[in-house]
Amino acid sequence: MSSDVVDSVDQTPNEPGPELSNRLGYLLKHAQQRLNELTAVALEPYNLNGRELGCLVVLDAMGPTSQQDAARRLGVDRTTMVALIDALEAKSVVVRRPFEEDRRRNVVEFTESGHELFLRALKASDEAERRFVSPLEDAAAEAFRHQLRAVIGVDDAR
Amino acid sequence: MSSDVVDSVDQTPNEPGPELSNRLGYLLKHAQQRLNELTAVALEPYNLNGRELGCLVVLDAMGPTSQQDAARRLGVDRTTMVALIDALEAKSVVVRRPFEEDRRRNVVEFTESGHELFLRALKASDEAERRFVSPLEDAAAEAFRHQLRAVIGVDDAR
DNA sequence: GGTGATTGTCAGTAGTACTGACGATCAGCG
DNA sequence: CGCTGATCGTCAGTACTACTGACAATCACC
Repeated sequence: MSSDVVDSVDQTPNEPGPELSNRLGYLLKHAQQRLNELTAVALEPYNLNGRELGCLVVLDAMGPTSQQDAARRLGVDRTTMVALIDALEAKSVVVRRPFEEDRRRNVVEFTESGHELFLRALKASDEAERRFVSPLEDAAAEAFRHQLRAVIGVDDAR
Repeated sequence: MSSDVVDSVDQTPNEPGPELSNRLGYLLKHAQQRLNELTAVALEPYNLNGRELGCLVVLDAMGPTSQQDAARRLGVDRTTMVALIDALEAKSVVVRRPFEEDRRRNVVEFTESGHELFLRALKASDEAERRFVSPLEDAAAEAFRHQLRAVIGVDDAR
């Protein structure tokens, strides 16, 4: 049968279509993609990426920590953490220090300039997040965070 | 009592910590990860993955289409679409048909059994999505979708 | 002192998605 | 008609991420 092919000359580069914009997989993927782009732009002056900043956030919250503890907290594999710390150490943001009380471990801690860089990058990243949720009202943005926490099973202060 | 060590054989005390559970990058990444897991389990009997199902959703909504049109609609690169269609064709879910009116193009369309498989897999995927948002009230789940559409710049239009 | 577990590391692998190039094809213009 | 530029599908190469499995070093326990 002759095909009713839509040879639409539409030049719209990215038109999701109504059926896709209801699929959570599509929505989540593209939301993350968009946030990643915004974050990458914001962090570019600091020579960091989003994953590295997340790692730094954990290190900052925990204080000097073993790689494994930080990895668990971040929710990544310990082998993934190795390369992450490698990169951060190469940029002189953190240092590995031998841990005398348990010599299997490294203690990972900020350098002085590294922590300063972290604080500035964090501010830029927060600004990117704000831009990301800017289409939402403040209450909706807060609800959005709350719902994300709920679906990944993080106990919220409720 | 939540901070104490779980004394079972549990090996993954995935404790995000308050500093991380406020970062959208972390939340989005793990939300997507969790949905992917649920979807993968749901689609496993159908020998499909989430990306392939998304592609099929587009094909179903557009009817027989060129690869490039479908790729645009899906929001992926046209080179990415090649491998996607390759896999789906290898599973006899879709077929490439030469398009006489423009011989540069392929027309991609469902096989008979492929469309039937798609409908069943879609149902399973929807069930996985429902499980994903099950921690939310119905109204919150709907709001969640709306907010996702808003932040990726898709007009809700209803 | 010996056994089993933990830590950091590395190699290998898999999935995803991009760029750049290529042939084939189409459309427009002289 | 032939030439030129653009488009489509394809492929090779690359990059990034994150995993498994193995390893040496170290610790904890008995």
